[in-house]
Amino acid sequence: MPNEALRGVTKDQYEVLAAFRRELRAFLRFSEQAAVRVGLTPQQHQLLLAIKGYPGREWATLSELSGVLGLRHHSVVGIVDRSCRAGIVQRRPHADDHRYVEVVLTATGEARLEALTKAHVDELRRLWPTLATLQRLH
Amino acid sequence: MPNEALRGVTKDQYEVLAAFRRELRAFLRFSEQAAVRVGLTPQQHQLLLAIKGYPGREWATLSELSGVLGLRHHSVVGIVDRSCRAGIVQRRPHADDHRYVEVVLTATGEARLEALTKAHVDELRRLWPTLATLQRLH
DNA sequence: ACAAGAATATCGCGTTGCGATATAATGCCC
DNA sequence: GGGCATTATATCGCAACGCGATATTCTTGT
Repeated sequence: MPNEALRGVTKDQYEVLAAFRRELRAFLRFSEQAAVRVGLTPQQHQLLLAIKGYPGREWATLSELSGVLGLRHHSVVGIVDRSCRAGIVQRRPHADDHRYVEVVLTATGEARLEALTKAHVDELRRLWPTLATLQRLH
Repeated sequence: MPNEALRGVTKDQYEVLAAFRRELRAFLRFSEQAAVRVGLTPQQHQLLLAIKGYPGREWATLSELSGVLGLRHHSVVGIVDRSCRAGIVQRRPHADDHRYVEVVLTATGEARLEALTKAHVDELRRLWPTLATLQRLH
């Protein structure tokens, strides 16, 4: 049973991978600029998306967000604080268990995220062909 | 002619996008840790990949790297400096035009990048199904 | 009553890349 | 040959970001 990992890496694979990373950087740059353009920091944008895109729900707790965003708990607290002050999210006590806090979008948060998301969907459609070259890695 | 951008964003699209970003963060974390594990900074890894994956070549100039990496010229100078000191790349004068400097990998640079790249190819193969859900955006 | 989990809070720190700015070396073109 | 653009090098302080460490409060479950 020949181990794939022992084979050398082809020039083509290097090029595919490099192109992928380049495209990734371009996408992330686009995303950051798009966020700033609607008056959000990139972090706030990711917060809104993580909440609104939470599977099956429209809210999330701080711990859940910490997991999804890959940040420490108290880093998320700071981001949520600033986002509350910016009026794009709200804290809301969990009905049953008062240890939890539910974070939800406000109307203006929804509006800004929707605009951003439209732009991102367009950009990702544009980007998809390039991203799909990753299949060349088999 | 109905404009797509005027339609609302569906919950499904939010979820797809959020999952994509989450996967992206996970991949970038994986990549950073993999780089550190072989004794490179994430920046050095990206430098090596950008050079070795440069279309049709095995070297690149500082300006080219600045373009590919999306960094300012003098930021790249710093990264290349540290990478030279780390023994993973070398500066080499361009044959014709001495304004240019060609940056190439050393043997140890090659070795480390190859190990890293194998890990990344595996990880991306593992990741591909999730990434491919982006097609749901049509 | 007590342990565990969740959120809040505060401190300084390290990394990263930038803007601004200057200098030097080289090649191009009139 | 002289001016000009391009490329690379160099140095400065700065701002953003998230972390580690640490402590406190509130709630739940047993």
